[in-house]
Amino acid sequence: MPKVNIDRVLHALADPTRRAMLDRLGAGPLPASRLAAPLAITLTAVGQHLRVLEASRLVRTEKVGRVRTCRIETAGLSALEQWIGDRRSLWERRLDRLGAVLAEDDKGE
Amino acid sequence: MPKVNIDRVLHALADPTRRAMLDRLGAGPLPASRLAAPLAITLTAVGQHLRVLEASRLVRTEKVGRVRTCRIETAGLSALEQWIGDRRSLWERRLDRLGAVLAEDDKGE
DNA sequence: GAGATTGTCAAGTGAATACTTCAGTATTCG
DNA sequence: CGAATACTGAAGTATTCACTTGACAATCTC
Repeated sequence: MPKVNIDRVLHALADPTRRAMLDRLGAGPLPASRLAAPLAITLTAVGQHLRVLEASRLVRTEKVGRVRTCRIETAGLSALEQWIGDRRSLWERRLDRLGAVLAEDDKGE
Repeated sequence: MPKVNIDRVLHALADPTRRAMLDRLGAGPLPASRLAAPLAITLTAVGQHLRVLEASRLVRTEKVGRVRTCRIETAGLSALEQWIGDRRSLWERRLDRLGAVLAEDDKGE
């Protein structure tokens, strides 16, 4: 599987319209046109958003005949989850050490 | 604790310079000037990034005398983690149901 | 107090971004 | 076939965004 670029994922998720599209797809796959319908937006714009979402592996899309069906892909969010996890564990380890030092200080008091 | 806005968090994290600042702070608190030093960027720009990071509760900052000390705050990332978790569980529940339906089809075959 | 350090404010610039419209191209349907 | 549907591409626009410069303010150090 091709690697996921964290920069792309975060940039993709930073836009509220794209997040709305994701949430909509969360209920199940949809053709691009139906994805566009409730958003006050042209189909062209949706197509542009879709390219961004696909590049970040947050959605997968497949064209059959004249209709492009869009569905959630988990790779993007998983990559983000891991990115967060990496940082969180690092920081918490540091805070733990800090806590230990403070406790040691107390003992020495 | 004041609520964290997911839109702000994602927007803040979407910028590579801000992520670099975060990673740098992961090793421990720093004054703004030292945060600016290794980045090819003015102190003014760092100040602007800091406001964004603070608004999204990814860092906390405190000014003592003439130096502003910056440190990681966990609230922002936690909010994001929860946002992801919400979606993930929703989608997976849907995929589970889909799996069940397919299994049922197999049985009926 | 003089001079250096550290940060802040206001205003400006260039690039990126989310849109649009208009003009196509395939595909399905009567 | 011809008309409607579903999308795609190119080009333009308006806003946002990261960043800069330059002037100022507060604090520390000698």
